Amino acid sequence: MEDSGTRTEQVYRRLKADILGGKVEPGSPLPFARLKDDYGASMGVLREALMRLSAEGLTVNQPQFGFKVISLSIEDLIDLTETRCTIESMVLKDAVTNGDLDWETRVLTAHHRMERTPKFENGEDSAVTAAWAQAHQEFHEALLSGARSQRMQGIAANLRAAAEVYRQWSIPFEVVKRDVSAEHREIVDLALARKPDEAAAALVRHLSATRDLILKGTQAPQQ
Amino acid sequence: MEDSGTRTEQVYRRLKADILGGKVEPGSPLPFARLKDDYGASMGVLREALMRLSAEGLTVNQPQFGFKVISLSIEDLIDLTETRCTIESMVLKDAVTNGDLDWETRVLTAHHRMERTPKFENGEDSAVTAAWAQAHQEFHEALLSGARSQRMQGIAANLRAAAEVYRQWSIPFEVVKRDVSAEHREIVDLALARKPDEAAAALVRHLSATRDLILKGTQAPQQ
DNA sequence: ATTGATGATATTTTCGACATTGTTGCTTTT
DNA sequence: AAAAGCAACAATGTCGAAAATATCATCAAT
Repeated sequence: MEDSGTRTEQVYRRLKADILGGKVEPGSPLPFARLKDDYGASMGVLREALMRLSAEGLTVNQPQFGFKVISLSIEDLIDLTETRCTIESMVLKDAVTNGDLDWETRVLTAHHRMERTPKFENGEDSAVTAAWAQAHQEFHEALLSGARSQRMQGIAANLRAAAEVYRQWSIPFEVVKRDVSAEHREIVDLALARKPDEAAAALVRHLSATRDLILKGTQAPQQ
Repeated sequence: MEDSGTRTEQVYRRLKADILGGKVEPGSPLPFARLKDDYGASMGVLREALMRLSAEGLTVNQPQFGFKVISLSIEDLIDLTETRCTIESMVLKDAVTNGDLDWETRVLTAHHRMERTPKFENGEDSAVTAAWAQAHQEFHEALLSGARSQRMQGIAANLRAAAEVYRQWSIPFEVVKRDVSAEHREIVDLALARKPDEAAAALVRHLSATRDLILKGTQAPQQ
């Protein structure tokens, strides 16, 4: 893991990873004083990094109140999932229809990589490994990477990042029996078989299943 | 014209106006030294202003290379318009189907407001007034405000902001005969008549017409 | 003469100091 | 006890200097 790029870039990445990794609680404030100590950066770079995260929707900025991590709510989860289903299935159809050979190989390698990455730590019981989360992210990204519209892919990436926060905070409930691997394989197979509608349908099922799992867990409020 | 607000705010507005007004060439770099002289502000102020512009997509920030004005490209315009057509028509259909009475009044008032706002300055010939641009923005926002998905509305707002840059550049060509007012009225009528598909189709025509106008203008590169 | 290294110059990035403003919660006064 | 005022805290705005980095011109070696 190298610390390349400008200081702002480093702080931005660490902060994003911490939010996505569940290190900071959703809705919790991010006071500059604490961040300054934790990340060892000046207010200027922190401000810049936070601004970028806010643009992505991972944090929100209330003027004079500073920044805080996005708050999770059931309504938003439902809205988010529906939006993802709409956008991602649309982009996936495009990718399946127009993706070239490079896309196919990207999908295959990303899938293979994810399959070969251990999902859980040996001693750990609840948290997926950061490596797997990364691979999972890249798999979904690769899936859509064959689509023509760059903007659509960007939108999908942002939505997925927001969904990742939900996923992180619902992990205790993901251990229930669910063959995620099979779901992924189904999507890959249908995509490479060039069946746009069926692949999109499989993706929608995949996303909906995740949502339902989180909703079930949220019945008994965590914390 | 008063210089209200903070220094950053002033610089931000002037810079934005200069970019949108075509005073700086698309793709050209914005070195701090020059900006410092031109706008009489410190680097911190300039940095903050440029950051905000980058968040809006008017400038881009290559690390270690500074900021530059975005380069307009035909491909991006086409991609952007297609994405907008897809997203906005989807959201509009939702709004027309599910919008309540409040939504109807919002649409009507926003439309009326825009109609009553003078589009061009008296003496001026090329630039639409800031007030009209604002009203136009709020009209489109009101149109979609009846939809259920907050996320979708946010995405649509972002896309519209990105398109605004192109729209500003197309102004010299907008003087050609085109009854924008009629297009708007058509959308309003169909929306309030609760005809989702026809309203969406009218919106798509509206967006496409703008794109074609810009494309036509870009054939013979201005200036 | 071309290529590669070296150093001067220019530009960006980062930082800390300080003033200003808005917010919170406590104290004081009626 | 309620309202007004006050004090402490946190975010924001502002500036210029110092550090990091890129660009460019010069010079030496093959």
